[in-house]
Amino acid sequence: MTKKLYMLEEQVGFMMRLAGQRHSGIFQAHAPLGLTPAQFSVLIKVLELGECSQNDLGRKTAMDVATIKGVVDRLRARDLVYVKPDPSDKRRALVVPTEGTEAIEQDLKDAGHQITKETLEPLSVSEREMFLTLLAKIS
Amino acid sequence: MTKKLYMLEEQVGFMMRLAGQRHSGIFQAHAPLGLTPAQFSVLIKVLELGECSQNDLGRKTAMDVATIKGVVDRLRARDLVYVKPDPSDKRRALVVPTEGTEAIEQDLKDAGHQITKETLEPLSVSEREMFLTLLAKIS
DNA sequence: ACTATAATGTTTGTATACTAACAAAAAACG
DNA sequence: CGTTTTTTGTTAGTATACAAACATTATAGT
Repeated sequence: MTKKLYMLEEQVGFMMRLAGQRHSGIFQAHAPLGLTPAQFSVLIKVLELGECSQNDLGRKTAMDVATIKGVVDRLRARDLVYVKPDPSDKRRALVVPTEGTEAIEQDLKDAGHQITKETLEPLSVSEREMFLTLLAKIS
Repeated sequence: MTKKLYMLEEQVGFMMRLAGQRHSGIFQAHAPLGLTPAQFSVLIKVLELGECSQNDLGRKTAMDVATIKGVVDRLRARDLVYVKPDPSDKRRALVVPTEGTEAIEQDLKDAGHQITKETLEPLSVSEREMFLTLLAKIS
């Protein structure tokens, strides 16, 4: 039996990192206000949900508690969200989108669609569907 | 015409991040010495190439110059690689695997195969092939 | 040979991403 | 009612990841 080789370039993890790098470049080229993917996700979510707690936002965007804190802090520093106390829970602070954020909601979503479209550009329509299906399975 | 919705959970970037998180968990469960994916990649590459410059290593593992520097520094601190001057180029320092690293080469590769296998476990054999093919296309 | 350009490695700064440990408050439960 | 467990949000520490600016050294082109 021949010895099994290990080709770094053929491993899923490595390839996913490469695809992520390409996507990241596309993202940067289209994201309004120079938003990062994490910041973008949080804004989209808070626009969708309205007021919600920081940790809740973290769960919905698949971010760690420590990670979401930094993201929300930076969004607050840029006046894209603000925070107000939750009357029914003294621990919580509700995260709310600002008017400025609500004003660019459509821009954000348009950019998001464009980013996804460009990322999947190398694939045919049926390949895109297949790719997303398989990607969902390994998530 | 109906308004086009934006579903964060259906965007490629978001889904790739989720898949990356799952893969990361699998990686941590199997990587020898608690190596990170970046450190693992660099060790595999330097074992494959033998002596090579830091920047070269970065290109081969798809890492930024600033990123590869940190990774190599940490590998040096852990005695997994060492560095020696390049006689033909005073700018360069050649990165070389230590004996300890050479001793665990097969362990590293076995772990790598296991990590890839487990990550792709939810897919059938033909789906795995298809997924990797599509992933390569969007890299 | 000289000069413009490129490559190597470093440093600084910002932004994820996650672990671990912690305090305060709420919820669950006997 | 009181205790145990959870939940929420912080803080500290480590490790990518990349942009930008820099000094040193090579290389290319004239």
